[in-house]
Amino acid sequence: MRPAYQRVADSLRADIEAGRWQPATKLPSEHTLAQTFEVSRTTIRQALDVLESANVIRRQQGKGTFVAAQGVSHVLGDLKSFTDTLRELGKQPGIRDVSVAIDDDPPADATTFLRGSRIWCVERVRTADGRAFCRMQSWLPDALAAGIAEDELLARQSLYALLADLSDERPAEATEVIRAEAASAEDSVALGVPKDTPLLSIYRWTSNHRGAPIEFVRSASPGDRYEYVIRLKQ
Amino acid sequence: MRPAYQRVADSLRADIEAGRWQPATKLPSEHTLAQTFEVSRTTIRQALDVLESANVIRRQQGKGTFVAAQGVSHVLGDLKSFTDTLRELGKQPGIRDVSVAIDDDPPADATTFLRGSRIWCVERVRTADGRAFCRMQSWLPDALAAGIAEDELLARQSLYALLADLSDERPAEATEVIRAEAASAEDSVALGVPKDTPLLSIYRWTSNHRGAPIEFVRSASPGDRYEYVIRLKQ
DNA sequence: CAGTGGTCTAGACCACTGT
DNA sequence: CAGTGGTCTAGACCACTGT
Repeated sequence: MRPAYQRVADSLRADIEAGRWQPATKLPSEHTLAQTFEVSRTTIRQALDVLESANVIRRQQGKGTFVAAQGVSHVLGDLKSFTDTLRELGKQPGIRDVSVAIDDDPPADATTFLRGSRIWCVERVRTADGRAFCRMQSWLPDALAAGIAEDELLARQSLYALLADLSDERPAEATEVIRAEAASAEDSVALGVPKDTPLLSIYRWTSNHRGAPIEFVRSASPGDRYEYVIRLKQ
Repeated sequence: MRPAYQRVADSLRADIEAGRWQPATKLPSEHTLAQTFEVSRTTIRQALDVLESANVIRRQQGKGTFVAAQGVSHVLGDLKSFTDTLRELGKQPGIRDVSVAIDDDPPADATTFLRGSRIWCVERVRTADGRAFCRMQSWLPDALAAGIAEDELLARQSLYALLADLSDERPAEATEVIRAEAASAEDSVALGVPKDTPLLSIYRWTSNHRGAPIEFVRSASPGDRYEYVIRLKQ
């Protein structure tokens, strides 16, 4: 039996995600929700805490609780896979249009980083609740890519998990560069958006604990479907 | 009067940061802490929630609450000003189109974060080697903004440096959200780019060491003139 | 088994908002 | 003023851990 506050949070989240409550809509007050769900106000507040930290709602003292603008956020802080991040946000992660192939003409950054070996490209389109939100291209060295089968990627969804099994390679260090770009013709087909739509593109160079390259990645997402969150501390 | 749970959290945090409790040390149980601080267990749990989400402690059901490793893993990047960042890149930082005024209709995020007081907006366009690359809008609470004069901002260039002098307010914590957006009409005038050009927009919520809000900022830069670099380590 | 954190109740009063 | 979310109390029982 799941705790009551989680069932309340799930129920509210489902209503919001199904569009029964639109962004900026005011939710019923905590007292009203307590009566509706037949639990104490404390339990309602626990449920709302969950939704607030997932950026599903926003609370304003004296005014009320409102449905937040929706979007997927990537919370930085460790080297988490997209799959993990999405699950934490309560979205159903999916994947489609997988291809694994030798890339005879990889981008210059990939060639430089992966140093000479034959280069493979793993391409995937990531979905959240069935909707495309990220075109992901990973360039890998020959040694790592050889064991990757397309159907496994579809089933497993996490490239990092697969690499860990295949070769004991774990990402230990990465540099990311974030840019705003206009969608190319290929991007627009993969993501189903008009050409030149603003995309948030993240380029990532990932190495193992010995500093050897694991992959060079480009992830491109439409600006209205993805945002990137960073917490900084001095 | 600050709420009791915040005072408890501050007290525990101070003990940990002063090294009186080393990493991996087990804290007194919640029941014991409630007696020590003479508050209810609920209030202790609120305080521990704060410290847990700040990664200061970790809780394990059935075992106890432990001081977290104070390592690098969650401290990613630092709170550097644009001026510092540009200088490191060997560009000549500049500033133009400064305005400081009360904002009667600030964005909802600013209102929520700065909580109620009259809100000021400091707007600037940042240049690198004379070329506009960033439109920066900072929303500040009344108490902080009152002392800011436009000519000082032009001369000093760093809002953080100015705030530190005026009020001893230093940024200690921030959350950033990065999005790709299409340039609005105002953006296109400020930056000299066509409307709907892809912009990299960074929203930042900055607090001092007591968690009080200092500013909410939006920085918007054309995708071809700015990129954001992050180094991650596990 | 005792001790821990996790969940939950049924209240109370406070701070803030808008009428 | 009424209505909202924010804080707080003093309990209770549950789930998990280690002896």
